[in-house]
Amino acid sequence: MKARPTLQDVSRLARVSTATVSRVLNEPDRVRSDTRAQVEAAIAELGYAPHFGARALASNRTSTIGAIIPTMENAIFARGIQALQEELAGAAYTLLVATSSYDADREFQQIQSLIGRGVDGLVLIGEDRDASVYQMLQERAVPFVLVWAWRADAAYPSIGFDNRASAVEIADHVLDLGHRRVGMIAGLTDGNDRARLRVAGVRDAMAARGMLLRDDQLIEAPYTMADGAVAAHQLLAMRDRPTALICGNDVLAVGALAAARDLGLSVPDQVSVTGFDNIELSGAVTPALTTVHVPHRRMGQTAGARLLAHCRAGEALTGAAFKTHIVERESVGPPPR
Amino acid sequence: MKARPTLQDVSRLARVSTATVSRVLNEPDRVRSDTRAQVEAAIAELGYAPHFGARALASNRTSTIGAIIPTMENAIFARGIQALQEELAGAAYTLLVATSSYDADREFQQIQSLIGRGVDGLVLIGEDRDASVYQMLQERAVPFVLVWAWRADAAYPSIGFDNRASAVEIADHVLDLGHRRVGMIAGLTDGNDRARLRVAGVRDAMAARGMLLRDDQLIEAPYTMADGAVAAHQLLAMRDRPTALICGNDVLAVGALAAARDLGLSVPDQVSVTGFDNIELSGAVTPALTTVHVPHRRMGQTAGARLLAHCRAGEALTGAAFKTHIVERESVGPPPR
DNA sequence: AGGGTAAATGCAAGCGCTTACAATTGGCAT
DNA sequence: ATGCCAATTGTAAGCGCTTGCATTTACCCT
Repeated sequence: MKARPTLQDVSRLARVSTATVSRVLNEPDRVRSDTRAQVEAAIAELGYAPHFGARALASNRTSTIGAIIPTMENAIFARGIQALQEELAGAAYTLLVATSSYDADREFQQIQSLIGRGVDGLVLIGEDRDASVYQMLQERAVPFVLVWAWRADAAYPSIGFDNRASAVEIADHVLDLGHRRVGMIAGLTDGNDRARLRVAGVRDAMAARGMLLRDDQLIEAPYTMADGAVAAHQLLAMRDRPTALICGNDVLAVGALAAARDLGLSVPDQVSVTGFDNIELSGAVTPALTTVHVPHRRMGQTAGARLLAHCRAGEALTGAAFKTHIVERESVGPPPR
Repeated sequence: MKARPTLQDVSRLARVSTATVSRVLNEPDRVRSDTRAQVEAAIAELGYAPHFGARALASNRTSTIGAIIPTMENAIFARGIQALQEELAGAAYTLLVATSSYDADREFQQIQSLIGRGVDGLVLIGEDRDASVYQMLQERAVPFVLVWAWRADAAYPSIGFDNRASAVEIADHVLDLGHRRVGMIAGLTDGNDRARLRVAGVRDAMAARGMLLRDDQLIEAPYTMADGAVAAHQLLAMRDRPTALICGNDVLAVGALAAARDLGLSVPDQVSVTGFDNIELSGAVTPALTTVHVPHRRMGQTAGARLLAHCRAGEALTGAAFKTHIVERESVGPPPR
């Protein structure tokens, strides 16, 4: 077990000062090419790799961006994270991904942990979080952007789309077809603005037609197919069975599809089902899911680009609004009869 | 912009030495409870969080385990990673996840980067990698385990299952039903032992029956549904059309399902399709996929447990073999006629 | 050759934390 | 009270790297 070589070992081998070695690593053109070659040879011979912690400590920067997503269990955030990572990699920045399991406390811990790790910036999902969190972020002067959220009057740089407006759109789509009895399976809205605003959007669309989403027509469910199926069962067992199920996300919608199949109900003939997010899964199920496409990759990429511009060029962090659009597939049709 | 509070700030506020603060953070019972309370109050008041790099530098450990997976784009590794993370969290260890995009060089970079970050251990997927990588790992004395792989004569601690044997099993399942014309859609086998061994297993099963997998009956495809669909189209267009498509993983299998639907072929009546991995998706598609269930969570959990035992108790790293089993769903039936 | 300037390199002071070791304190038996 | 031991707490030396400043070197002009 050889000890890990240090900058000093390298400097000794190359017969230069540690400062020079450090320069070779960080600003190569500030050292003469023959010294540089010498140093590089020593580095190679020793298999030297800088100690990240020491560097972070000394320089107070890490070339690292942190992102905290609710979960990795399903593909919701995967594409966006991938795009973010690609964007950062292009600038030799590293992405640290942590998960909160949709838990506010856990998210806070992870934020702390990432700050402790010295991230130069943070990407957070959505905007619902305790004011104290934002306060801490600002006191610590940690640059951050919010993704998957956007409002005209957002208090923080948000890169995303208008969840509420998009929900109105998909609800309109359903309502325009003539559906009058609808049920909604929403994600857990507590501390989750995406879920909350999507419900609000559906309510808006219904209200615009003088309709109302009754309490028993709305079920909140955790983020799994099984929970979506349970909720759908419950909704579809009602005396005035809904002719359309509007789901807060694709995973729940796929669960709803399964429930309909269990009950022998044909989709979309007897009941229509809509999703939200357009994850890969949605196109693979039968019937393929009509859903709202959200700009996964563009959000990730833009978040990365903005953060980089801020960290390297000092540009102010600003938000960005993207559009969503409905992807019409096979799970929606006019109401029966 | 307040500067980040340091241990010293806390010690000052609490009127104790920095050593004491450090102790309440690391070995709470070594400090008297009233001093501890005092320090904790100061920590809370300042919103202090330790500087990770400084700690790593001073203590030479990070309580961090790194994992490098090929991709986050699909759910293949998600469950295992989640389980790993949970296991580690229980011991106050942090998981750093990096992705290699199925690229050996990129994986090597990521290993370097994680080592530079001072991870106490590493979790790697599969065993196919350059000897120099293993050599480096050993020179640096970085503890690591391999998951998703297992062989009786494995050179390194492997926690997984026998891909080849499992492939034999699923192939037998298909062959036992009477299929004689089979096609295989494999993942890219280059540098990917899982994909390679699964092909080998299918060949074994066929050989045991005096059959042979012809070159034109085997197509390798990248890890996407679309690629699976393309490959399936090609296979199903052959004059002696296969009656069964054995796929190297579920994503490809779902693509194959879509291709069959495109071609108006009923699954499993006209063509059977099998998957491998049993990701959540497999149960949601229609027809539901018959596939090989692999112990995602147990692998992740065990990998974490072994690494922890090694880091904390010095236990030697050993491998573990798990069993897979076939999940019979709806995509496999006897050959037509 | 001498002088001046810019480029290249070295010096050394930390960055925030852990930890061996030293100093102090408290409790208890004598 | 006195003495002793164990429990607490403090002191201070780094951990490996970056970086402002000082020093040396190289090069060009006169």
